[in-house]
Amino acid sequence: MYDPWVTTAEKLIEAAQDLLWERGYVGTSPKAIQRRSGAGQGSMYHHFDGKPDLARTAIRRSAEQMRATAEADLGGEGGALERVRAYLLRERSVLRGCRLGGLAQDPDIVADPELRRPLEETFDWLRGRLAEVLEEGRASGELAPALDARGTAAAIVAVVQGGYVLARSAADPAPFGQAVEGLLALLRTLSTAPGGARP
Amino acid sequence: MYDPWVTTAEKLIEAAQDLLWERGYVGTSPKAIQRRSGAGQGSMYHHFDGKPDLARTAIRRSAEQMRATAEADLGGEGGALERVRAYLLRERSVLRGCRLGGLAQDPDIVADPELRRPLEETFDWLRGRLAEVLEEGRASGELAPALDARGTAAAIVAVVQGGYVLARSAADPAPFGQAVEGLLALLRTLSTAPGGARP
DNA sequence: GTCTATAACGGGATAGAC
DNA sequence: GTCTATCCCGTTATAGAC
Repeated sequence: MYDPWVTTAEKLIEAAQDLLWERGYVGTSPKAIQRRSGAGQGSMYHHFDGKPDLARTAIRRSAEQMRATAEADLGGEGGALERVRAYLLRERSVLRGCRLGGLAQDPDIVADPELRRPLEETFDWLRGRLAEVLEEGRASGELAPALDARGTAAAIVAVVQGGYVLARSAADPAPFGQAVEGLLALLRTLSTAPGGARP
Repeated sequence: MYDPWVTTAEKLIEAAQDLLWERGYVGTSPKAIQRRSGAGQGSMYHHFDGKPDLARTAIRRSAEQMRATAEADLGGEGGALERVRAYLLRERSVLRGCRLGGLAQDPDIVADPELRRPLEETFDWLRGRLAEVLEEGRASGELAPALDARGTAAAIVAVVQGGYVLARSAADPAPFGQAVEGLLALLRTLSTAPGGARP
């Protein structure tokens, strides 16, 4: 378990990532980050300028990880609908919510461009990547010619983010699954394949 | 502007509603509520047991208002798709987010059943009400027979909640509109009417 | 009902020793 | 690089006067 290559700065970043996920930005104190990382007061202020600086680093890190996870599904094998399906049905810790999306609720995040930008960039990328996949499906004849790739992509990302909200409100992952199933049923109507014609 | 019928308790509740919307639960202090309402320290603790008690009252109030607003669109005139469309395209202060959905991110809200329950009940009601409307459309022949009313309803609510997340992340209402348009395009494929057959 | 005073505590950061 | 001490401020309340 002990890894000498995990530096103090690294431990601080990871602790900050976890706490930002669990408690948001306002709800995360420097003291709590120090406790969880095992680093002392002085260490934190040696490696980072303060709470916003450490948070910025942690959020950028989470954004990178989120892109990599999404790309693993969206860049995989299979048709467009199959990859979108893989993305939507991936195992998630639904009740924890989205590491990035949850921060969008925090006014201090939205107010500081340095903290907000990673969210904006990641969701822009995700919508763009989904639109690419859908567009590929349209070009190959798998999906209906009249498909609105960018709008559909935005709806897909929104269903995931909204699904988290519904699940946390209910303290139950079920509404997330129901929203995703409802979306998948709608997406099947875009398919030109025999079974997917209409509901 | 001065209304003698707006009691101190009422002013406290309204100030709490506003602040919970803007800053969330952790981000809202009793002192800030007192400042905004114009009530003193003593008044607040005379009318309410403390922050959780006042927040509970404020959240219940917001939940009532949210239901009434939704019902105004969903219980209106016209076909099923027309009413869903009215609900989705209603004017919203997108960048402020949802008064209730935003609170679902707060760990202290989710941890306290008294604070979380109004969220759960309201979203349950909303999904149920949308499912009813869609079911009516299916029964009347307006919508496709194979429609999954409950799943579709969950997806609709999720797109709205997720749309808020995307818009706040971008500090721009546009992604909300894009997600809604994408969803509406998908919903049109459910229509049995001439123009709505397929994308 | 409303006011002011007070208190215990945590947040966020700085200072300087080691 | 890391540690402890210290600081100022805001949070969340309680107490008691008016």
